[in-house]
Amino acid sequence: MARLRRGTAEIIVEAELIQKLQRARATGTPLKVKLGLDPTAPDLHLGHTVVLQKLRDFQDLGHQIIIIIGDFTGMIGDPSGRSKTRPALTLEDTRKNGQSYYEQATKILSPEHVRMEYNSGWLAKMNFSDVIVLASKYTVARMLERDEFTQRFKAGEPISVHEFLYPLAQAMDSVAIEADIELGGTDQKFNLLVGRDIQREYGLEPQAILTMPLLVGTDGVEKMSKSYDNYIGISESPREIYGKTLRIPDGMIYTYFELASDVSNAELAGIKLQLGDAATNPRDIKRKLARTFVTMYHNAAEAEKAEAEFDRIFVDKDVPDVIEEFRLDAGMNEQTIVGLIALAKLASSKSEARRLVEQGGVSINGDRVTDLNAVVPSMKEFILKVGKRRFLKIVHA
RNA sequence: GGGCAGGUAGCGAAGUGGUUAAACGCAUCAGACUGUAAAUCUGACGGCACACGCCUUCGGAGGUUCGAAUCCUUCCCUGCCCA
Repeated sequence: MARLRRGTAEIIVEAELIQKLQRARATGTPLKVKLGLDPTAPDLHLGHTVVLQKLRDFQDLGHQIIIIIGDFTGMIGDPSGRSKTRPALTLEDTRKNGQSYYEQATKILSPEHVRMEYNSGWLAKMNFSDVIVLASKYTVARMLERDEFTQRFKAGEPISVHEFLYPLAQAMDSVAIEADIELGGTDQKFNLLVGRDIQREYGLEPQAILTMPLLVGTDGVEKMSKSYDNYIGISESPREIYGKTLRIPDGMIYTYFELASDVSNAELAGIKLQLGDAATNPRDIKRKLARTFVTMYHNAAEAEKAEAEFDRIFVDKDVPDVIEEFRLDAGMNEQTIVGLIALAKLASSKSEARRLVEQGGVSINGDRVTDLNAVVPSMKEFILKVGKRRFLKIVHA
């Protein structure tokens, strides 16, 4: 139980959870632990791993993990929040993303005792009367209790009727699989609670709920999310994971260790002490964090390599070990450096490339390019550096 | 169905006929500093052009005008109030 409790934001209702666990042990029946995922973004990042690692805890205790891919809801396109209507996904997209999720999730979960379900399996079968019956089981007042709705309502922002259907659809997932426990981020609390109520309405024992804190992104402000571009993806290269980790604000080092790393409780306590000790440079602990992440999603050797490479590029101001090549074929006779930067997609436009040169952000083989009209050197190959960390080896064909 | 208020660049938000590619803030990018941290400072921040400049943009489509984000018509969208 101590293990399950670690890192959680809230357990609803703890007594019920304990009861379920005891019953499972007594009867030898594993509990069904549910996690719902949105099928839109197929790249898992550290934020997702917070909850996945908690699932892993349940898995290690012998329980059944059920991952629900929200393909049905995804196909409709959820305009929730203030974001624009998401593009409706095709069936193939959702399957592909689901499969991709599975592959990534099993970097944390062991593949046994993981079941994946697509919620179109039951939601697509509901007809309009089913929906009415479902909708009749919840009131508008209770819907408006949801913080996000309340805020938007007060702020005079639009709330579409079908947004009320989302929590209900998600609740139906819990009904369909007869979930014993559902995990989610704290932002999911409302939806998870609706799941309990609806399960009860359909004659089931309400699921227990575990919410996990939302991991703040690398900007230190917003929650980690692809749309804020403040994420560290678990499928990213060692170099990216290492570099991004080292760029997080110092104040978040501990939280990242606590929520996203696999260090033991004892280690965690040690880290806390070190961070509070003025004699310790937070950088060193952050380096450890970065190595930990690379090791988790790649391996220890890669972590060492990433660190060495990082030092070479940013501490010694040298060039990376491996640089992507860009072949300059005869067909594309770009004469100016500015043109080349745009052509090689190191900048989104020539204007931007020009700006970068003007601002001293471009160098060739380590020499800063200051002339807007500089031409591409004739040497067989050279290293083009744009900005802080965009390198490209230019090779003449 | 009626009345009112709105829709401006990634976001927020000014601008109500002419130095307005569009103030300001945030975000972003580059440079300095550093631990590629934070904070701070400097600069940039639609596209094309070495540059004079040209082109595209202020919900969509038309129109008035020498000239429109700014005026008119119409359509779409959003919020509030009344029914």
